[in-house]
Amino acid sequence: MCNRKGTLIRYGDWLCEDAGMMTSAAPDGSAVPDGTDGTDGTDGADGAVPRRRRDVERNQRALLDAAGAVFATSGVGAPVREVAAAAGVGVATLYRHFPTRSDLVVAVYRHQVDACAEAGPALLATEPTPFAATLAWVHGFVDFLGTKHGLGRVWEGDDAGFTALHVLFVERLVPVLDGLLDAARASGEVVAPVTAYQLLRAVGDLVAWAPQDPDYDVRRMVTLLVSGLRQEPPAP
Amino acid sequence: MCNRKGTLIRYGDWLCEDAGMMTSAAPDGSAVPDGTDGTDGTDGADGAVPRRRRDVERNQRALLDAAGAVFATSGVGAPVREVAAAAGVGVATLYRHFPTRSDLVVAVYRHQVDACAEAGPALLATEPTPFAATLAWVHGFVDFLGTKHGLGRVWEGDDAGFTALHVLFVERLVPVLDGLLDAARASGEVVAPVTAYQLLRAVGDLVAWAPQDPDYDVRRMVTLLVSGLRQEPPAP
DNA sequence: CTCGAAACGGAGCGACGTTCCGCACCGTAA
DNA sequence: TTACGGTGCGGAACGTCGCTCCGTTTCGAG
Repeated sequence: MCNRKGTLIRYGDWLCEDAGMMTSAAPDGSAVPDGTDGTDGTDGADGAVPRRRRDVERNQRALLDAAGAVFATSGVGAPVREVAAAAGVGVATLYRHFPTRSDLVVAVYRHQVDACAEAGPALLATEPTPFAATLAWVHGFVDFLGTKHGLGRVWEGDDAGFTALHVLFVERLVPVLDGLLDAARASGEVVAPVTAYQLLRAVGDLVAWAPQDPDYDVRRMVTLLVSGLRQEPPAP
Repeated sequence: MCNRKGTLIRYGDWLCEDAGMMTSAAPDGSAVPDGTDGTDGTDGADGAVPRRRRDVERNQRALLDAAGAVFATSGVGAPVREVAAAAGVGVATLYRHFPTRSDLVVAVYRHQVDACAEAGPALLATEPTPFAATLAWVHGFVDFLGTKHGLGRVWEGDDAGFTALHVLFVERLVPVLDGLLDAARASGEVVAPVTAYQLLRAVGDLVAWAPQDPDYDVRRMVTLLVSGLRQEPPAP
């Protein structure tokens, strides 16, 4: 928000609990592979790369755990200092692992986003119609976002929406929703000319800023939006 | 955003170009009438109140003009210092007239909101159907919000959505939209069980955070949302 | 054990919204 | 016209934010 460089930082798989190979973001924007341990099948051209330091891994894990806990209690908008303190490290360490606040959020929620993405094809198989599958998937997305109050600030980001969270959603979820929409369009249920990106963005805006007001039911508004897909848009 | 007291500040008619009577916000939340000139019909119990100082009025006007210009060029998220500098006054003067950033925004756009509100009944008379009137009115609202990029931060506010802008919208626009929706429901066009507040809030969220991305058309998404009003919501 | 590179911690930077306080100005009364 | 009292003013200052700089520590290979 302050004086960051304008480069689009590629987010990588910071947490390697599910994949050994990692890529870390260099400040100039080029993604370089981390020299992980030699157990995995990396091309051993230069096997002399030093082993990953143990404190690095420990701190990374501590940061992710702490961030998860802090975000769960204080909301996603919690200050980075708070996360760093909870992890028992300095802020510089946090920023060395996660170049941006948004990157930290992405790392914390990445596997949840993955689960959300993987639910798409499954729903297409189990739900009675493609439109029902689409609606169910969007509701799952809403439920996912709804538990993270204050996500809006991260979702919106600073300048043009080039947050890491935004990139993650576009890369991971837009294709899934696109498949659902295509199927629903093929079945004739969906007729409105709307792209998956537009719909996802709209749902995100709707949910990310929803108040915890009992008079306001986000799910209902999202349902309203998705229902609109079944109609030709009005004339103008 | 920083260390404001949690009191809900009542916004008053800061700019008296259309109404002489003014109320200013006291820090404890109680609205007290400003001692304006005795020309208007105030209860003259204490007519000895000193006349309003001329510099006060001049600065207020300068601030509003400057804020309008700055918001138009730098966006609504422009720093208060910038507005104060453009008006040629100190920040303290700005804060004396507008207790919060959000209050300044409200004061700048108040008459536009009024115009938006007044367009409601008119559209009901000119548009072919109440639903068409509703859609047209919502589109007008979108156009109004769309010109103010960066409004999201103000729209969202800090804690629970108790921004002055929020209060203004709820007090001024919700009744108007309610009338439109009632008419559209009476005509049978709108069947979805949605309140005016819910719809306005959803449209606001949709628009306030819309990117200037050419791939994303807010108007289309809002139309989608309003179109959903014509259908019974899907089962759950 | 030595040593150099990599990682660390926390002070520091710039920007933000908002408040404090000594001084200047305005309007009234003599 | 001048003196005066209080209201309004300006800008430095405060607390917080995301993020960076740099002297110091620590890891692990030789």
